[in-house]
Amino acid sequence: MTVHKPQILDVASELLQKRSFTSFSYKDLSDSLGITKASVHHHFQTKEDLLLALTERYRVRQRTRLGEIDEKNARPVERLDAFLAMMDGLAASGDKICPLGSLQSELNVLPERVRENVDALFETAKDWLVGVLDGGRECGELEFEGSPEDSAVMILSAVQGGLQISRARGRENFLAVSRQIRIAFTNKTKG
Amino acid sequence: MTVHKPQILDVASELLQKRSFTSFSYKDLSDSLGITKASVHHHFQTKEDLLLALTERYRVRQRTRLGEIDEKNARPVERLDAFLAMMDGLAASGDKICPLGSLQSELNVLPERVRENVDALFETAKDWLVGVLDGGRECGELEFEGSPEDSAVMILSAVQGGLQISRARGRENFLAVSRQIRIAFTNKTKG
DNA sequence: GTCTATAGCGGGATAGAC
DNA sequence: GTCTATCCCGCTATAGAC
Repeated sequence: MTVHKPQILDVASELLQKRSFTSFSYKDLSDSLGITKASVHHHFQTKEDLLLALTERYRVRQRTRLGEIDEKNARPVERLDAFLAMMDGLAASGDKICPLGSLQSELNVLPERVRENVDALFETAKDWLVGVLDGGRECGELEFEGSPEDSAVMILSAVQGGLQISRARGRENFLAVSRQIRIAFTNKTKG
Repeated sequence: MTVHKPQILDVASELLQKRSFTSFSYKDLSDSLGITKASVHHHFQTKEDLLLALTERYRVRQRTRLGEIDEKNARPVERLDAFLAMMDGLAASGDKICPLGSLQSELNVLPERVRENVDALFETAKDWLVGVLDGGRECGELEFEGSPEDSAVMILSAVQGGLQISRARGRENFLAVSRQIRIAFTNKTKG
């Protein structure tokens, strides 16, 4: 069987979300792919190379997915819901956490260039959320106190932590976080 | 120099919060303590033993600290503030995250008995927060929609994720989370 | 409680044939 | 693109002397 880079990244991504950067090995990859360690090294010489490629693919997919959310949902409140639904997909998986959360929790052991991609992932998510919140407040659909920046950081923190807690204690924990976010940012003056 | 278990646990705790369970070694401990690896093994034969002792000490300290918060602060809103201030101490450290967050993000690679202690840590924190929120709602000092259980999970998620983001991107991120929590749960009908 | 020494394994990584 | 074979290192853990 012949294996290509995207397949290796698929397995690496799963291992990163289920375990952690430090705790998965070339042997884990090669076992799962049905090839040898040496073959994996042929595609990604070092673990840094592998993580660099993986985080760059995360960046591309992040842009794609946020773009799709914007395309399919015109209203800010729908965009926020779509974002939460996307993250709930991870909670529903049962044993995966947010890749960004996995990477950030091991930040001090990551190669520096990987860290830069991790930073960029967070920044992009934050900027997008700030846009959603800003737009929502402007059109009166979302209502919240404090700055959109603070609010975006709050939401991302809750989602990242919520997914970790959900894996440990069950999906209902992420659903609780989701409900609370919706409550906290949804217009209370209905009718 | 003669070293005792608590000192080893101090170093282990620091390494757990700065790095991760998988990525610190007996050599890290022995270097930091000025003794050999074999000497560390004398105190904690296996890494599981070490983590077990560490998480049990976390449980004791958690009870102590939450108890102290209750002693020193009669009002629910003060208790919530004291809790957030305590967690901000980690954000202020610059390179430490919440131990519970570090452990939960590597949950799938932890020995099972350690996982039980991790569960207990979360449950205790949640129960305590539910009590604070319940009491605060009752006396009108805290005001929030949704169940106290959902709210407690939300707060713990935001704190855990917020500390990870803070380490990566700066303390102002945890302060933002802190502000937003205060806003979301504080009585808005002032005067 | 500390040490030296070592076992035994698994990690990342490379060389070179097919 | 895959393989076998191998290097070297660091890890967890143990034995036994002081």
